[in-house]
Amino acid sequence: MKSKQTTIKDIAREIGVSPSTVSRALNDHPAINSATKVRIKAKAKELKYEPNIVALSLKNRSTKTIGVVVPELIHFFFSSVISGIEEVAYDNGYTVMICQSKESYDKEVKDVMALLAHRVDGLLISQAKEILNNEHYDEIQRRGVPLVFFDRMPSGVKAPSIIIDDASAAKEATQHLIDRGCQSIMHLGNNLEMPISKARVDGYRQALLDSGMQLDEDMIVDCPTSIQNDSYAKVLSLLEGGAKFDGLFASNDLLAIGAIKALKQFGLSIPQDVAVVGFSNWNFCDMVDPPLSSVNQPGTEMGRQAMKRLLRMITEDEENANDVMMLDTALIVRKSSSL
Amino acid sequence: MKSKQTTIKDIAREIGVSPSTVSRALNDHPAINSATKVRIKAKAKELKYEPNIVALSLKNRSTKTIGVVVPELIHFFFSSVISGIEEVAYDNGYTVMICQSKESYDKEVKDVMALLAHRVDGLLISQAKEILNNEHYDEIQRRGVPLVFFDRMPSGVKAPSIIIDDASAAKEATQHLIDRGCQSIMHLGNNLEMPISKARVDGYRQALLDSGMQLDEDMIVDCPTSIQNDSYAKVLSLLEGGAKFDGLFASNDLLAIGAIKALKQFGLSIPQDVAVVGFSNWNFCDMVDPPLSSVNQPGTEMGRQAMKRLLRMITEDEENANDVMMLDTALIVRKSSSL
DNA sequence: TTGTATGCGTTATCAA
DNA sequence: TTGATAACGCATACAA
Repeated sequence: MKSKQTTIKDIAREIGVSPSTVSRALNDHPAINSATKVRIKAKAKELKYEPNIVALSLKNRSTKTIGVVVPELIHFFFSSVISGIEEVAYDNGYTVMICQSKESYDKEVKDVMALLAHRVDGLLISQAKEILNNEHYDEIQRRGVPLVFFDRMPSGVKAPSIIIDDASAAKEATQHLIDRGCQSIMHLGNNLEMPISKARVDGYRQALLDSGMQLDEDMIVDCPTSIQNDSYAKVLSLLEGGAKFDGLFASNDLLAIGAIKALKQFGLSIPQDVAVVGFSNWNFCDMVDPPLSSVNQPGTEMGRQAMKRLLRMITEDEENANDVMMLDTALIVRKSSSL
Repeated sequence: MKSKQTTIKDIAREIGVSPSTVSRALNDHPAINSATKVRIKAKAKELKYEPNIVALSLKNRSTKTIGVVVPELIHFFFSSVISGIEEVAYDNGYTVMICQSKESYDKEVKDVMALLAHRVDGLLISQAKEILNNEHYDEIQRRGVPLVFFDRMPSGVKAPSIIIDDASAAKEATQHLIDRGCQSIMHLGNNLEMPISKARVDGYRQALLDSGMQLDEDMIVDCPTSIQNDSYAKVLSLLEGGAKFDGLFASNDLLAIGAIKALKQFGLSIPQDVAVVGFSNWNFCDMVDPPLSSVNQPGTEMGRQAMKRLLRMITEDEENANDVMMLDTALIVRKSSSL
């Protein structure tokens, strides 16, 4: 089956030279007769020769492949990140192997081990929600494989990361609601165990404090599943329980949309009665009704930067560092929070 | 850097046996002393040995890797397909290498060649919108690499495909509008050059014919970019030009959403004045206002079936076939087309 | 300028 | 039961 792939030997045999001569010709080695070089190249093209990357990888001890582990591919944000990663990777002669942890710790470990077995030259990871320990990250580093985290980084691992400033982005979003005149702002968190969720809560808190507003812990609601049904149910029951608020900052867009559904159903109008802001700026934000204000995360740029940082580690063979690059977010204001 | 990866030789040296003995122990070869086997396995675990898949691939002439080329990862449908592919691949000991053609012919060719250079054991492809020729597909087959298409298949290539019945799905959607009482139905196509788009137009036509309705070619509008802005602009200008219709079937959800925006802006209400149905059942269909009726494409299942079909080709080493598996779609009726 | 030998990590074959 | 050898495809140090 696989026998139809042309090798360097096939060319050598046809032309009547040794395989090493062919190798030299194909790689434009200086020490080679230009006439034979031309003949060899012509024959290579004729036979549609393509170097066997597997053999090259073995020889060079480098696969020119990097491994990526994301929580979920269907999330618009993560697919954007991947586009950025691929862009830079391809430009530098690397290919990308993508795995989805599906937010599971076990899957993440399995993915990492598989990527390691494939001898990827580096790893780009965004941590799953389910966090048990950091042993697999340690193992990556023990093997001397470069590692960079993006968006969701663990604590206690000495590796570079590219993230956004979740706290300040959340603060900006909350401040926007305050500026708009909101007196009582609810926050819908997603899985408050996660570092990035905590950071967003902190930002929310800080904005309230800075404006001298009351901080009511009951106004911070966790929706662990991140599905809009979750926030829909929670918000509806809160409203039915008599909760009053005129602003809502959700730590992701799906939660915001679930909440909007509940608010509408309860007879409230948006943004007049309640102004709403989401997080991530998913592609559907301007399709929903009303269009949803949201914090834009620069996914593609994050992917580019993460890949660039990884390349530096690979090529410069540098010591483990743990620098953190924070990318700018931008609050995109739409009708859900402005008239 | 890469030197920290344990090899079979390291274990051999530490234990004082030959590499072949280690290999046998690790692979549970029958001809081996069980005592040394235990010692070797213990040492392997201690040293966190992991077989070098690159070396194995070279030896076995099989990478246990399959290549996937999709038009765009950010499309909900394609990410679903990939989940299905990965699921079956992993269960069978394969890993997956994903490329995005970004709808470009050149990129698709580059991706295919890169995957081929990586010596993937098989290829799963969904064709880009931009179609120039089939040479790269021929090259795949010339090399004896198994190939299966999914969703978007080319014509004239002898390879199996897993698709949906676009014509009958489109017919069902159109019929639904007719049943609902629509007298004049517009169709928004996406890039009518594409086979699947043509099939959807055919289905639309067939439904009208079967119901004895008038077929007005002006009611078939191409929106090549598939972006909602495109359909928004087109529909708005049609309305302003005096076009009348009370039903709209769009060949993808984005187009439907753009159209809805135009309709609303023109003061029409949905579904009272115009009933709308989309295609693909993106995750945002129940988030928009009104929730969008749409044809559900079984993405994950398509991925599973495509991967299964490919596995059969790989393991059974069968002749090139060109069987087509059609997966069932289901029209999901929401408020945009029902009261 | 070209050919030969060697090794990357692994396993199958043959010999011991 | 174990070890030595060769081979997968390629690049390179060395010899010619």
